[in-house]
Amino acid sequence: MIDEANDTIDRDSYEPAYAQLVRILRRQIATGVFRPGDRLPSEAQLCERYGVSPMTVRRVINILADQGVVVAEQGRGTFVKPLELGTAIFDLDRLQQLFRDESQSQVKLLEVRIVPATERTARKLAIEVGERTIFIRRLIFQGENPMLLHREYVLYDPTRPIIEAEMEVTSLRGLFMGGNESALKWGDLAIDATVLTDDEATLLHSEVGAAAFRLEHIFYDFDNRPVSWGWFICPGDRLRFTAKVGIHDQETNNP
Amino acid sequence: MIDEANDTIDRDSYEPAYAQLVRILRRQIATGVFRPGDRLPSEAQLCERYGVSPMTVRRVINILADQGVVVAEQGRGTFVKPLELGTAIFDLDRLQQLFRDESQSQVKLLEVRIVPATERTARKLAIEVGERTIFIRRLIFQGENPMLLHREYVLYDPTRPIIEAEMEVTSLRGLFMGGNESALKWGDLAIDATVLTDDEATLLHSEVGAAAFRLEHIFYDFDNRPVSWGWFICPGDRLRFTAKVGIHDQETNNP
DNA sequence: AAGTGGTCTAGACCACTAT
DNA sequence: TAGTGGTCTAGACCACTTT
Repeated sequence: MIDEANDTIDRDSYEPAYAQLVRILRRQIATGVFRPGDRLPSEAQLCERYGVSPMTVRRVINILADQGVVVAEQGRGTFVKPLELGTAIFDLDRLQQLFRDESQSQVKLLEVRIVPATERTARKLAIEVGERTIFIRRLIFQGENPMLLHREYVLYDPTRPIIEAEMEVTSLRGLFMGGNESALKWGDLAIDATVLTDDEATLLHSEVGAAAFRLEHIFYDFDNRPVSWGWFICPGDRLRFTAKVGIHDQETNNP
Repeated sequence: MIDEANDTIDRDSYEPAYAQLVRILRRQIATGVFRPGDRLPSEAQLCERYGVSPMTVRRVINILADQGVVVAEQGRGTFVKPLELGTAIFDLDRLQQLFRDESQSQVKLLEVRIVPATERTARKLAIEVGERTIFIRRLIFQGENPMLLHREYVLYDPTRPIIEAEMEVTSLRGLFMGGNESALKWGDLAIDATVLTDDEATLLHSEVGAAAFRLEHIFYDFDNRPVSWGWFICPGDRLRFTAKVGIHDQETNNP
């Protein structure tokens, strides 16, 4: 099982020593040399075995711990973690693709109004009931086909006359792609399952009662104030969220 | 804006220097001292400014880069990244809760059969059409209420007579919680939106046509062979996937 | 007391980018 | 050429756990 070529660090390689050791240990775990619950060799032993300094071994252990492959316990040792499904990193690529380049996608503005906040809107945007918000309804196309229906309530701030820009396509793109001028800092996302209503089905060229995703979002500014609450509706047959859990042999560490 | 207490490293604190510096820089980015696209001070400058060694600064930068807050470019500098939605870490807590302790949840076995693989099953499990698989149908309760309907095709391996154990409740729990004896290494997940069929609605005490999640899974063993393909059906009003994107002030780095 | 992980230093050398 | 990030060393000291 132990292969010299796959079990030593090649100092002439372009691959850094720490990355090689990460790969070696991950492989040993993946192939069952170390099973979940097993204790890894101590850091001192790894130093000697692979001929690297303590700092390098520590870095390797930290990377493996960050990846959720092992867990280090002070004074006891480093142990292989079992597969857990507590969290999963989901890919939003297909969603992001819609906003990547203008040629692939188009945004059609359906409605823009200034409306007083209802109780629900006020709660989501942390404002008073009756305060002014900008309600926007958009339809996002991929090529010829409508993909997403977007409803959004944006904080109406008379001191910042950004209303015009906010309604533009570029605003939505900036939301998803980021940008140097973006004032958005972070956001909450939630995925619900729902079915299309009458008007949603008409706009999206689908059928009433068809399965759909509801992707709710709240975005916050640098002062932690919510600036935008809304949700996307997407027919279930046009979108899918995928994730990988556990240990894969792929993926590097520091992109 | 610059506050001495929040801008220096306290060597007497229990919080390690690197963690303090991560917090300081994140705060400066979050409050807009450094905006997306801005270049951070060079590592040498940070060393002098905060009185730490190069290795410590490098560690801090690596952590921020791993968190997606900055991106380091060799020879150019370290730059603040804009908010992106490329990936989002979704919480599967509520799903995992179902399998955490026996008192909260129960599993009722509805059906167990040995069936030859159809074309679709064969493709998913990387076997030949007609090979034997174990088809399992389960209903998972939270307290008194049915929460999930599970359909699963498990590889039938006559050399490993694990069939009995595979059907047990503990098998499902081991799947989600991991365990020292688990042979599972990793898995693919996918979330679809769907609507309940007739029998699904009956079993789940819901209504036909109600919105629902379909959580498909494939689990693999240490030899990268798929051992289980199946999916959970959950009414949309009983489950929700949430995530945070961008920079939050919370969360530590090395749990 | 011995062994473990956790943090940190004060440099070194290299590769890359800008000027 | 100067400045940047990227890697790595060979230790040090500390906190914690086990024996």
